Amino acid sequence: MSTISKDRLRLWLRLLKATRSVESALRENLRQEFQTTLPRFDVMAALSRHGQGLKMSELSNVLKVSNGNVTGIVERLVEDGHVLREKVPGDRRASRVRLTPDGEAEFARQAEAHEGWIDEIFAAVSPEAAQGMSEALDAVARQLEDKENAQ
Amino acid sequence: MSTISKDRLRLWLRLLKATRSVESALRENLRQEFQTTLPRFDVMAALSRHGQGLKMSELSNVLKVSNGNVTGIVERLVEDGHVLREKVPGDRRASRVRLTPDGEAEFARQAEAHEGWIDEIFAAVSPEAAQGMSEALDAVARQLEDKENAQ
DNA sequence: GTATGAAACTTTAAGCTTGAAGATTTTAGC
DNA sequence: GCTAAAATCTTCAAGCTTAAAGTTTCATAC
Repeated sequence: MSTISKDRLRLWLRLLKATRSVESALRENLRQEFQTTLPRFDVMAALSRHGQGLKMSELSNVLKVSNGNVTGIVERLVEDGHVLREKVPGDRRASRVRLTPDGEAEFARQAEAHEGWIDEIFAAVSPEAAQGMSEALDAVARQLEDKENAQ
Repeated sequence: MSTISKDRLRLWLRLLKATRSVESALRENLRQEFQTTLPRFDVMAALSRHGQGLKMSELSNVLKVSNGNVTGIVERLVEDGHVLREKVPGDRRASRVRLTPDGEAEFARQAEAHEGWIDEIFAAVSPEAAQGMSEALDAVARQLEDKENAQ
């Protein structure tokens, strides 16, 4: 294989390593400061951006995870009282999931801390580097979308 | 919070999304073409880079995952015949893990395909964008290392 | 040499994740 | 209306992941 393909491989490995490190730091912070997990946070973040709630299938679409996965996480969030399930009028298969007032309040605290953590971690990234990274990520995302749609 | 911190948050969310998409594509390819998983591939890649083998603790260090995690994955790779465990002379607690000849051959095939997949996915990333991304990732990694060491 | 603590590893409990199979309900074609 | 296909969701089996607790072995200090 060519040198350029080795470079791409190296870039991917660095990308992977950095992302995992950030995720790992967030995971630990969420656990220690809020006794919660990254998947729970992700679900609540999605619901927070959609105040009117999301159906299970919409949720798994937004988060890019499997259907069965969301079932379990929402189940636990309901037990915690952070989330509730409503019936969807006119479709007895579906259910809509929303944050409870309690869940909104809790998520607001978590989101603020989360933004602070990210701010610190990315503080040393220059605007130029951020710009380059954005472009690169776009190119990658586009490539994968195209392939997805081609299937 | 400031605009700049929102920008950083946005950058992180894009980074996360792109990484997950790539991982998801790799996972699917590995499953369909080699009936294996990403964690197994990661372990074999680490062992391939260290021909003389790695101790369990070294392996979990390199991969940045927990000890118990590696135990399970190696167990399954041993069952597959791709990996073997040797005794470490002079230390009856430790064991050294290595690829079998069979494992080396299998990994060679997987690695070649893997490089091709990455090559495609990252094809549209310009050298400038790649450069910017590298810098950004370095900055992030450094920040996290510093914090790690400060604890 | 013996106790104490550290190191290497495994086990366990809980939760996350996926793909596939199953149950129920809705939609569309006839 | 009836049937077949599709959609929505849950359940299941297998595997991944972590933190914490446990086991065995080694190193150190006395």
